[in-house]
Amino acid sequence: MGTMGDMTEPRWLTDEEQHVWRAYLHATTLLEDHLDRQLQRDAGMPHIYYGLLVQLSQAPRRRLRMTELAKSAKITRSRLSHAVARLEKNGWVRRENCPSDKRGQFARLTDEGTEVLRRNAPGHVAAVRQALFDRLSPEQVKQLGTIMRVMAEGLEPTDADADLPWLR
Amino acid sequence: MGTMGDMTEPRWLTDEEQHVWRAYLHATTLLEDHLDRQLQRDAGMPHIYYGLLVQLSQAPRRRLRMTELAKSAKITRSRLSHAVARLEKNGWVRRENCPSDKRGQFARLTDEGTEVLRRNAPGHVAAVRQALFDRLSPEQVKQLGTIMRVMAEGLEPTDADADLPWLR
DNA sequence: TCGATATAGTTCAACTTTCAAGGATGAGTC
DNA sequence: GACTCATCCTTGAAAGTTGAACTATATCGA
Repeated sequence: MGTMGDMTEPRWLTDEEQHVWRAYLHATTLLEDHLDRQLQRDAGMPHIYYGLLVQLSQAPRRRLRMTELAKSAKITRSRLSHAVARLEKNGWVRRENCPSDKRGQFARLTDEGTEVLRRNAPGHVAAVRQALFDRLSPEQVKQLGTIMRVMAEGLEPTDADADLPWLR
Repeated sequence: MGTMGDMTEPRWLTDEEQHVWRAYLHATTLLEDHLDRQLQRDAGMPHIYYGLLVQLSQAPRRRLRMTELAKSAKITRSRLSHAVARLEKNGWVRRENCPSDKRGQFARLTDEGTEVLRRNAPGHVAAVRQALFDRLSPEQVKQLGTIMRVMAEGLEPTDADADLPWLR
């Protein structure tokens, strides 16, 4: 239980760490904003919603259980419920009952949703390329991949977290 | 006008690029969620609000014009207005008129706000350290800094954007 | 079979963000 | 000064997110 509350002087960030941290916050928010605007403008939905459609498009039979989809998009089930309701209104997703588990729901990508994805994928890829991959050397792309995987490892929900419902 | 609409086959992402892109999305959302929860729990505000207080704490006389603050936090003025209203309710920020420009407002960090920051800085730094800097080699920290700066360069609002109000 | 507990998903209320106006002041030009 | 246009910030409504409460179904063990 000692994550806080000890009186030892914390290890502050070095100057370099501070600069890197600011650069990180700056770059990641710029990119997220950029992609959000690009997709909102061209596809009529924010980046995260687009991500949901992508997940569905890659799933067998273009459908996933709500909980699966929530996990792979790393959002809460609550948020997903709202999001799917909206996408359903757009006609891009449809809910289906799960025969084997009466509590369950599938979210299925409709043909219309598939079409939206097909139309917007090129623009989205172009945006990601232009912002990221076309600006980094192959070396740097590798480095970025490694670094991101290290970060994720440290943040991955562990089994311990499963006992802590308030973490989700 | 030619950002889209040409019929040439887009350059899709290579396998490696796809993996890196997913790792990026995964890691950055995990980290943002983690910091949001940590600060919401300990300080009673989300990460971005905490960032506003930090900016103010580092400004001369612990105050900034609204537009300056919005720029440095990279959020819209509208969003900032709402956010400051909330922080004002908490007693952590106070608005002050600008004598030299009657349209202007300062947001000033109150003593109470300073105290909240003092109390929560150690926990926040620890979270950032634990998630990032303590897991990366010095080499990787440098690489991350370089990569993030390259990204930001490509996304930085240019003079051209100034003509496009819908970009903000 | 019953009861306890866990899981799937939704809903509600509070809060936050976005988008489109809008009111006020400043700056440039005639 | 008066006109026009830009800038500063706020507002209100709609949309999105969060966290907790809730319904329904499933699962496990006695």
